[in-house]
Amino acid sequence: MDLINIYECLCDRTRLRIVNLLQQGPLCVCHLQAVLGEPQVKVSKHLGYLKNHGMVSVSREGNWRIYRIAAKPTPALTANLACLQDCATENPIFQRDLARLRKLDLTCAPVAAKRGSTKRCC
Amino acid sequence: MDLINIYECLCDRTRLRIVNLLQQGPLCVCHLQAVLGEPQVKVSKHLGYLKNHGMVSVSREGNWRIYRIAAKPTPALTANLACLQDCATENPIFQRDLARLRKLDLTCAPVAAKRGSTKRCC
DNA sequence: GACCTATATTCCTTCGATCGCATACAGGTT
DNA sequence: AACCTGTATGCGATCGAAGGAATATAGGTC
Repeated sequence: MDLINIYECLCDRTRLRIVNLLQQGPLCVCHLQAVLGEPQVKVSKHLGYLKNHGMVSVSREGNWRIYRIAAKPTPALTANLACLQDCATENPIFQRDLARLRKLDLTCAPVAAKRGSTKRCC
Repeated sequence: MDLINIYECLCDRTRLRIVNLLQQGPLCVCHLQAVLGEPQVKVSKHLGYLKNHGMVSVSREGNWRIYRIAAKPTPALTANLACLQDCATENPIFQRDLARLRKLDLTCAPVAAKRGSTKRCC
């Protein structure tokens, strides 16, 4: 990922919130949806955008897609993600999102998937 | 300047190159034009964009407008500009721009304006 | 196989960003 | 005042991005 690509990924509010959340670790789409409070189609499209531009990757876990920050970030990406994480501590929206994330029942996917047996995720 | 604003300013190649150049110090429009090799209207508009979004400020020096990075950057801006400068060292386009900048006759504006007497800038 | 859940995709609309041309404007020079 | 230089702005065209509704897909459960 080169610089322009990175900034293009981060210049949308929804994507920025997604990346902020993914910095805490992998998440399935419905958890992101729940935290963001945005419609499924919107979240899915922005995740697709981030994936196509190399900022995140996906894996499958039964019915869920687990998104995470790209495994081999370029130096520029590493630097910018670190910078973002720094800046996020001062940002009320980001902090609210992180608080919501903590309140979610994370025994859901992908953890629950490993246990089998959960019918519904979110 | 909040994060989104910063990323919006930086997500265009021309603006990114401008900001990279301005990190070296104030510059007049025609110098930017010369280094970037872009039409006047394009440079001027992107400078206007950066100004309206609070990333740069302008001053007048005779016939020239001198642009510089905003005087009182927010913490987020400071962090991102530092990050950008780091990343710029690995970027061939940025390095080429900086090389071109060094080759310019900087006895022009605003230096020349202080001396008076120069008819043409670029 | 019928149905549910999680997610992606298609189609369409809307909106904003970028660009170039032409022109305006402001200060300096003659 | 006429003219030049440096820079901004208005207008119109184009292009892509974002959003939503509806639909498709794929795996799981009964």
